[in-house]
Amino acid sequence: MEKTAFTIDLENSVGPWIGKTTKIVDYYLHEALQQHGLDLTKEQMIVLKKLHQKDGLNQNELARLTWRDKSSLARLLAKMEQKEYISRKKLPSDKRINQVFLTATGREVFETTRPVIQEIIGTMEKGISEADIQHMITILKRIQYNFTAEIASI
Amino acid sequence: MEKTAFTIDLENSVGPWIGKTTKIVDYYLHEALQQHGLDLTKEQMIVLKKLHQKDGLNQNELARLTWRDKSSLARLLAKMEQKEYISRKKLPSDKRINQVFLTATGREVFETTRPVIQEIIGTMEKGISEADIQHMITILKRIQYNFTAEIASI
DNA sequence: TAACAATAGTTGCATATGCAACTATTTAAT
DNA sequence: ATTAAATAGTTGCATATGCAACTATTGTTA
Repeated sequence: MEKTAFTIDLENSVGPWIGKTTKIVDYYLHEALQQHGLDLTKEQMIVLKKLHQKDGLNQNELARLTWRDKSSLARLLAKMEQKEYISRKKLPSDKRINQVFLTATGREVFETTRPVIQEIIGTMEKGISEADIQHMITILKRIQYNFTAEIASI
Repeated sequence: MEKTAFTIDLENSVGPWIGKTTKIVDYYLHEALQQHGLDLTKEQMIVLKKLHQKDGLNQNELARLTWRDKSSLARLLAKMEQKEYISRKKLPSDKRINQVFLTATGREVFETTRPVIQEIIGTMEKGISEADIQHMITILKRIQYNFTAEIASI
C-alpha cells in the first residue's frame, strides 16, 4: 500500500484546504471591515500593520515583507497616500529611496481595525484549543520554511 | 491572567499565519506552473478541478463551489473558453442557464497539472507527519465551519 | 573620470476579483 | 393571463496583482 504518482488525494492534503480556508476567512474579514465602516482593504490593513510595527520602511522592504511585487505595493501605497493613511518621503542621502510613514489618520484607522481583526480571529478559533492553535502555527511555519528556508513575518 | 480586548497577539493567532502561508504557497505554485509551460492560473486550475470532479455544472454552482462572485467566475470562464479548456452550452429547458463542460484540451491540461500540484504538495508537507497533516485538515475544516456552518468543497 | 552595473521606484499590459446595475428568462401571484 | 418576483448570467467600475520594460539615481570598475 503506497502512494503512487497518479493517486494524489487532494482532499487529504493540506494544500487545497489552506487556500480554501483563507478564501473564506478573507470573505468574512472583508464583510466585517465594511460593516464597521472602514474604508480599508485587507491588503491595505497589512501594510498599516507592518508600518505600525516599524515606521519608515522603504517600498522595497515593505514589498518583501508583505510578499508583494514592488509595483503592486507602489500602487497600494498610492491609494493609501490618497486617503492620507501614509506618506512617502524621499531619503536625502539616497534619492532613489522612499521612506513610508504612517500618518495620524493611518494610525487611527489601524487602531479602529484592531477589534475587527480580533472579532474575526475570535470566530476562527472558536472551539479550537489553545494547544491546537499553537500546534497549527508551528506546522504553518514549517510549510513556509519548506519553501523559503526562512520564517516570513507579516 | 486573561486576554483583554486590547492585547491580541496576532503572531500567536492562526489568522495571519494562514493568509501568509497561502500567499507563499501560491507564489511557488505560480512559479511551478510557469516552469512546466502551463498556460494556466491557479484560479483556472481550480475550475478545471471542479469540472473534472463534476462536468456540466452551471456557472452559479461553479461560483458557489469555488467561492467566487458569479461575475468573477463568468470572466474566468470567458478566458478559459478562449483557450478552449471549457465550453458553455445553454440548457434547452432553461435558457438562462449555462452548463459548463471540460473540453478534451481542458482535460489534458488538467492531467498535465496533476504532477505539478503533487510536487507543490510534496514540498509543503516535507517533514510533517501524516498525523499532523490530518490533524491540521481537521482544524481547517473547523475554522470553515465556524464561519459557514458547513464544510466547503473545492 | 567615463562607462557600466546595480538598485528603487513607476508605468503599460494582462489577469483576477467584488459590488451594483443591467438583460433575459422562468416562476409565482393575483 | 398579466403582472410581479426570482433567477442566471453579463457589464461597468474600482481594487489588487505580477511581469517586463522603463527612468532616475547610486555604486563599481577599468
